[in-house]
Amino acid sequence: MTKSQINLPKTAFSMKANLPIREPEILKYWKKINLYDELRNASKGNEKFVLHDGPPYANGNIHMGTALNKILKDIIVKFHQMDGKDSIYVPGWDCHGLPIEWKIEEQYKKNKKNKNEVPIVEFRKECRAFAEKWIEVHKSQFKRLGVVGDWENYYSTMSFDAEAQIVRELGKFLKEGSLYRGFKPVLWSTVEKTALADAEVEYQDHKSDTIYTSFKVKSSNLKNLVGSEVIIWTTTPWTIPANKALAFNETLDYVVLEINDEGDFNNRKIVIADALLESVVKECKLKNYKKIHTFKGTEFKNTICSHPFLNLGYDHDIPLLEARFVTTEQGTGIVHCAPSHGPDDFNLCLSNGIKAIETVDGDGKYTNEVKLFEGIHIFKANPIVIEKLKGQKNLLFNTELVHSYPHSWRSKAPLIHRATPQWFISMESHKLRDKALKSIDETIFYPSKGKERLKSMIETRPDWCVSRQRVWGVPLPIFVNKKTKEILTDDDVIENIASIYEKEGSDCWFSNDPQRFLGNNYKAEDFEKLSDIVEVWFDSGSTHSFVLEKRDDLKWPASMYLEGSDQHRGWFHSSLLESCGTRGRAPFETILSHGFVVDGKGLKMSKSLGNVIAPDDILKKYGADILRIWVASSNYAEDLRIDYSILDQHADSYRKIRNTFRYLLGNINDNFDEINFNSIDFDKLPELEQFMLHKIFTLNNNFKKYFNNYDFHNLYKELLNFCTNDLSAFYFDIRKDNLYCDPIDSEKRKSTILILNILLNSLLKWFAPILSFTTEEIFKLIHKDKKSIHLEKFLEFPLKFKNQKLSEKWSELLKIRDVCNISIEEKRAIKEIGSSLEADLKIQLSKELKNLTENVDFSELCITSKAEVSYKDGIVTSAITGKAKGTKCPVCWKINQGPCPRHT
RNA sequence: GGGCCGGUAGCUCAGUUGGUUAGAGCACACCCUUGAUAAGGGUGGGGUCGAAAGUUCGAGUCUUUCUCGGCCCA
Repeated sequence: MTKSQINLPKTAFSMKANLPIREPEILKYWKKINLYDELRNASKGNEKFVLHDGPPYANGNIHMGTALNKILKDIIVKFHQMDGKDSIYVPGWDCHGLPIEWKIEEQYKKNKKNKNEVPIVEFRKECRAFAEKWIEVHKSQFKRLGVVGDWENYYSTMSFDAEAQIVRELGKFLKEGSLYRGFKPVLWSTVEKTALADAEVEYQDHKSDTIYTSFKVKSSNLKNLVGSEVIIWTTTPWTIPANKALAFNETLDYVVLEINDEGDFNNRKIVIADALLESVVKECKLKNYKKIHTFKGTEFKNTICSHPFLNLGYDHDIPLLEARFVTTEQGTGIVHCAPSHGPDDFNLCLSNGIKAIETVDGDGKYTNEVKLFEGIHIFKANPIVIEKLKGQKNLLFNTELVHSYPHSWRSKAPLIHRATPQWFISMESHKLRDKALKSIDETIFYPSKGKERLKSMIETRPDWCVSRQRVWGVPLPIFVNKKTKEILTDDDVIENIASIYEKEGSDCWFSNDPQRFLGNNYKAEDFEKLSDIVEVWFDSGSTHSFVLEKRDDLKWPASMYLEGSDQHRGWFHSSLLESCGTRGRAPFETILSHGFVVDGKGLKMSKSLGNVIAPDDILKKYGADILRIWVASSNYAEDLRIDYSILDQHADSYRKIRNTFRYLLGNINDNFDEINFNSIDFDKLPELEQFMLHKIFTLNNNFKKYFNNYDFHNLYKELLNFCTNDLSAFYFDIRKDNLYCDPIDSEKRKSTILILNILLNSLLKWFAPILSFTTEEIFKLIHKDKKSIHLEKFLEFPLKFKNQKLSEKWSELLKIRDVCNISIEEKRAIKEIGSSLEADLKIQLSKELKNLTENVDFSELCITSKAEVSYKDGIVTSAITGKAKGTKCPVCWKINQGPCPRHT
C-alpha cells in the first residue's frame, strides 16, 4: 500500500557480477565495434603517449608475472588515453633464441631425428612455426585480461622487417668500429668441434692430473714477499701455458713458509693461504717448514710474479688480482688464471685489461700463440707440462684427482673452456658507457630506485658480447677478408643484406650463395662468411628501431618502457645500450619497473612448493576485473603477493564498488543525465550537496596527483574509501530518506539526483582504466548512443566546486555525528531502541559551535526522528539518546508526535 | 657466496625534515535494519612497527649487526 508512494531504486544493473561469463561478452562487443580503431580515430592529432611493449618470449602459457605486466601496461595506457592523449599500445613478441631451439630439438629426440641431419633452413622454419603458434596463444590470453592494443598489427623480432632492421643496426656498430672481434671462453667439445650450451652439459666423474706449481714473485709492495714464490693448485695443467694472472682473496690471511725438505724446494719460501696450510702440507708431504711471515690478502696488491716457464721464453708479467671467487675449499688460496680457459678467469682478466686470446683451436690443439706447445693436443699436454715444470724446478707436487667434470651429452667426451672468436660491442671505444650513463640521468624512473640499479650495472659491465654459435636468430652480417683478416664494413653490403631479408627473411643467409649478399663489388671467394647469430638481447634491444621509428602512429623515443625489475639487466639494459650506440640517447623517456609476483607468504611461486596460481584459474573463479583490482591495489615497487584469500578480499571490495554503482543507477532509474557543470545553481543546492561537490573536486585532485606519479595503489584506495565512507556510509545513507520519500519534483530531491548523476559519471571515469569491463557494462546501460567508456575522457571539474570553508564546517559536523552515533549505540546495546529512526537526540555543544551549527538539522544528519541542540559555555560535545515519542509515519518511517509533516 | 631492494594489524596499504596514545579500508566480533536485501548502517577488538644493540631528551623513521624474503650476479 505505502510502497506505491515511495520511490524505490530500480535498475537493470544486477548485484551479481558474474564476471567470468559477462567479460567474454564485453570482449566480443569490443571486437565488434573495433574499439582499438575507434580509440585511434577519437584521439587523432592528440599528443602521443607511447608505452612501448617489452616483448615476452613466445613460448608457453602466460603466468601471473606476465598478467601483472600486461594489466599494469593497460591501466597506464588507458589512463593516458582518458587524460586526453593519443595513447597507443602495440604488443610485441621476442621470438629468436635458444629456448625455442631446445623445444624443437626435444621434438626431434622424441621422433628419433638427428638435428645435425636436418638442414638449418628447415630447422629454422620449425622454430618460426613454433613461435607463431605461441604468439596466437598469448594474444588470446592477453586480450582476455582486458588489454586493449593493436593486436592485429603486433610486432615480432622474427618478422622480416625486424630481421632486416637488426642487420642495419649491427651495420651501424660495424661501420663505427665499436663492433670488434675478440675471444671469450665457452664450453667446447673438441670431439664435436662445437660450443655447448649449459643445458647440453652433463657432469660426470673424471680423473684429472693435479699440480702444485710455483710462481716467483718479481716485485711487490710487501718486502717479505720478494724472493718468495706463490703456489697455485690446478686440475688442468694444460692451461698453465695460457696463464696470464693469479687471483687472491683480500679477506684471507696468507703465510710465507720456508721449506727445509730435501728436493727442488729446499731453502725456498712459498706463499699459501693460512687456512689451507694444513691441507697443502699434508698433500704435498712437506715435513720441515717454518712459518716466517703472516699477512693480509690486501697486502698482495700490486704484486707481480713471473711465469714458471720464464726461462723457456714465457717472460710476460703475471699480476696478482683480487677476486671474490677465490675460496678456501680446495687448493692454496691463490688461483691461476688463464683468461682463455675459464669464465671467472676471463672476467677477472677482462676487468683488469688483460684480453683473452685464442690459445687452443677447435680441434683442441694449441695455436701459435702458445710457445713450445703449438700443434699439441691439450688432452696430451698434461705430462709435457708436468715434465717441463719439473725441469724448471717449479713443480711442488703432482698427483691425480677424481672429481665431477663437464662432459658432452652427445659424445660423453670431456669438455674444455676454450676462448673462441666472439663479437663484442665496446663500452669504451666510442664512449658507449658514458652515453648510457648520461641517458640514465635524463630518464625518470618509477620507482626512483631503478635509476641506481641500472646505473650501477652499466658502470661495471664488460663489453657486450653479441654473437652466439646457434642457428635460430638473425645471422651476424659479417664477412672477414680471408687474407687480411679485415672485417668488411660497407654500407651497401649491409643495406643489400637488409633489403633481401625484408623480402624473404634471414633464412637465406644459410642457404644462398654468399655472392648474393656481397653484391658485385666483392668476390665471395675472398671472404669468410660468418655463421654466428646475434644474441637475442640485441634483437629485443633493437625493437625501438623497427617498431617506434618505423611506424607512423608511434613516436621515438617511447614515453615509457615498463617491465619487471629483472629487466634492468635485460631489456632496459640492452635497449639503452643499442640506442645509445646508434642514436646517442635512450629510446625511452621514463622507465617503470615492477616487482615479482610471490605467494601470500612472500615466497616465490614454484611447482615444488605448490603455491602457483595461474591467471586462468583467477579468470575462471573471479574474472579479469578482480585481477585488475589486485594489480591496481598492490604496490608494484615491491614484490606483489597473491593467494586466494587476498583475491577474496579484493572480490569483496569489488562488490562494494559494484553496489555503489547499483545504488546510483537504481535511484536515477538508469536514466543518466549528463550534467553541465556550468549550469549548476550552487546557491539552490543544500549544503550537503555542495559539500559533496567539494568532495568530488578534492578527490579528483588527489586522483590526478596519484595518476601522475603512477601511484595506483593509493589512487585505488582513495576511490574505494570514497565509495565506502563518503558515499555508502554517509551521503547515500542520509539521502535515502530524501530519495525514497520526497516527491519526485521536490527541489531537494532534484538536487540529490543532480549529485547522483555527477557521481555516477565521475566514478565511471575514475574507475574505467582499472575496472575496464564493469565500467563498460554500466556505460552501455546508460548510454545507448555512445560506443564505449574507453572512448571517454576524464571529467574536468570547475574550481567553484571547491568550498574549503564549507568543508571545514562539515568536518566539525561529522565529529558531532560521531558523538551522536556512540550515544545511539549505547541505547541500542541495551535494546532501548533498534533503528536510529527510533532515536531522539539531545545534543549539547559548546557555544563556540553555535554559528556553525545553528541551521543544521541533526536529525537528518544522524538519521534520527528528532534532534535538539543546546549550547553551553566551554563544554565538550555530548549527546544523549532518548526514545522518540509518537507514531511512525507509514511512508517515511519517522516517528512524529502528531501527523507526519510530509506525509499526511 | 656477492650486489641491490624489502619486512608497519589476519590481508592490501598510509605514516612528512626523528616529536602527542602508530592510521585507513577490507576481514573479524557484537548490535541494528529488512525500502541498496546473496545488500545497507552502527559500535568495537586487534600492532613489542622482522630481531637485537646503538645515537638521541625522544626512533616505525637515523646507524650497526643479525634474520627472513625477493631480484640480479657468481
